[in-house]
Amino acid sequence: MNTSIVRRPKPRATISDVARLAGVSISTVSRVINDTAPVSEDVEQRVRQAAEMLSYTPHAAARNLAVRKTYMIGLLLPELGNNFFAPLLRGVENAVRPTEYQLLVHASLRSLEDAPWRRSSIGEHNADGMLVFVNSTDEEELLRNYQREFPMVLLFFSGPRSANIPHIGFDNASGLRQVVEHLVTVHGRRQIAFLRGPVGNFDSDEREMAFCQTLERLGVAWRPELIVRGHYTSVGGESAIQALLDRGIAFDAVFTGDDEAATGVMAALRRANLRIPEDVAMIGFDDLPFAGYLNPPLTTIQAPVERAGFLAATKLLSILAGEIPEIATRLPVELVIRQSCGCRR
Amino acid sequence: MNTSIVRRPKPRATISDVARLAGVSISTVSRVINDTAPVSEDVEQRVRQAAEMLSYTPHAAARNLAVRKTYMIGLLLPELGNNFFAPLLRGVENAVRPTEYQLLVHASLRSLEDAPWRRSSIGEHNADGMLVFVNSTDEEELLRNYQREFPMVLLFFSGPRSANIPHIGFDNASGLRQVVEHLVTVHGRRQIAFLRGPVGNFDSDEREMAFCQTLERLGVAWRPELIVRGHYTSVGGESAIQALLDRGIAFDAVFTGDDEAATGVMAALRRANLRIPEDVAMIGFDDLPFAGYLNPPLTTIQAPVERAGFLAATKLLSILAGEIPEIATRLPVELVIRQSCGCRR
DNA sequence: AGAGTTAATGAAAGCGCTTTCAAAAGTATG
DNA sequence: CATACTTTTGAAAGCGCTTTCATTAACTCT
Repeated sequence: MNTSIVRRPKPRATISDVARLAGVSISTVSRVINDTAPVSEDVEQRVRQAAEMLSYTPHAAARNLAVRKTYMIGLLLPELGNNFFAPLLRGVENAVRPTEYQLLVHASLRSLEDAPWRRSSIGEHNADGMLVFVNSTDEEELLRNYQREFPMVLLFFSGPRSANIPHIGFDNASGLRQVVEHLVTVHGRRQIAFLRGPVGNFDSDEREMAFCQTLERLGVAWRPELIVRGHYTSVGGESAIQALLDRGIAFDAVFTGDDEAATGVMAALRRANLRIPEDVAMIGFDDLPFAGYLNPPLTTIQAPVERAGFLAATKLLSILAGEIPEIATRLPVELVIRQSCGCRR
Repeated sequence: MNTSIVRRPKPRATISDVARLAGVSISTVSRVINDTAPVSEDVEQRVRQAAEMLSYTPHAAARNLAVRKTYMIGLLLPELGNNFFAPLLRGVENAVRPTEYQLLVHASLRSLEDAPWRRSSIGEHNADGMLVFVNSTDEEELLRNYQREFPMVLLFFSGPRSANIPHIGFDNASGLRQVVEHLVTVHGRRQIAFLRGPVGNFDSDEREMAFCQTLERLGVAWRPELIVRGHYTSVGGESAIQALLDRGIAFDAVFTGDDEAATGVMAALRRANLRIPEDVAMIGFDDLPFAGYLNPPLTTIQAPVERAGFLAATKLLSILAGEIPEIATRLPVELVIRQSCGCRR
């Protein structure tokens, strides 16, 4: 194997090369490239031609250094596993594309061995602002960046109380209200299992609270043993429900924190010979693309993930443009009724 | 609304600030930060302390400019819609994380209004190398970058014949062979509809070829009207099959280019009161997470998407390290037999 | 025709860092 | 104690660009 023969790509044309070829100064080249000052007709032509011939493209780092901007937006995520991610990123991209900014994605299962100054590079240096997904960083760093007035928008959590950082999330309370009311009022279920996400997940916490409150409001007692922890994954859902089944805890409905977990729950229930929705009704969250194709088609809360991504990026862009946006945005969610809850077509 | 009061974040500490505070020169600071030359014990201490106090972090653009490297890997994708994307990106990230590189994601439904020098910035300037997803750019640009010896790895296509750029893809031929043989040999199907992806999609073209060849080898005539075009989406699959149905073209099996389309096909078949697999057997491609939870569970080709992402990134990193990797890598795929093909548990 | 403007251009500084080169300080050697 | 090395440090150049400021050229008016 041919190790470490460092083969640098051919040197690129610089602004000086263009200037020389066009017979002008580099200032002039800069001006025609950026259209920052009037330049005479023929000089402009010459410069453009020279640039074309050398297939010149400005060197980003140099430009960034000079203007003290990176034209980059950081996107900080925990691991990129879930299906949530595709529509979210799509939304972000759609907002960013028409601008001069680019997207720097950073999945941050932060390795602790990293040098401290390397770890958070995205937040502090390689970007002009950043979009922070829930659970992708700690409060301390968030606070540090906040104090430096580093532009940020938070996704699906609101950040430290003391900070007041703009954020975007779903209206979890309303969603839960819809779910619980539907299950209790329409289908008469009273023993609803709630398969929540991991501890510390902001949305999950909110939902759990709303779950219990709505139940109480409807005069149904909620039982702690029916609130179980999953992983927002298929196997997570499967094993959580299996555990409930094994412990002999009765329930007549299950609400899962996301659709992916719902597939696992379905598998577990089927294995236990429980019919959906007759024996146990099911409702999911997210309305992922396949939800309607499950068996039975999954009733679920539709959450506008792509829109959330789009709005978050838009918000950040507006901050970068010097505007002062609203701090909190809650996106409405809506119950999509299919058949897993017991409704007929 | 408070428009365009440009509020720059507070100025950060620079290397000179640290140097001043520590009472040394900036060269020395640079040396301790990067550990590029021996520095006496106490000076090192002083510098580290000063850096800590000012919470100094080097400015990436400046460093990049000086070392003529961006430490960034570009990832060029078409739109980020599909579910394919999450595992792919996960693989890429896993390969990139332990290194000093970062990931610059660029979804390139290139808008034609962009200035020509802006359009391709990722390829030429903001990254040290790039991962190019199929259909995310045109041959011309690929060739330009190739001639400049810009490090690239192609994902799921092999690029222009003349270029010889390293690439990673699936072993489509083998996959198709498995599918067709299974359908023909095990289940005796002879009228297999092939729902392929968009025209110009490299994988789709390869698969179509293998599809026809295998059929011929098995002595089954293939009919052009059974090869239909979809979109790698659920609705795309649905309408394609619906069209077949409407035109009264008979088939006893359908192979879809991906699992997402398969969900649509299932819907269309069900609507036509055709039973799966009795009336028409089905096989998908990709083995997306939900495939096993469809009704009936989908027999499909499992493609190691995450691994492909990981390997592609690894390959690019090795190029950046000066090694010369293999040009072509084909990842094996495997038929996962569930029930939509007609097999029993 | 000369003074006063205006438009187009270039020279040069500076963005924050790395890195080469030389100087200074310390150590070993004859 | 002078000489020859080492080791540690600083000065300064340069990476490729933007931008300010000064200069020159070209007009416009009286």
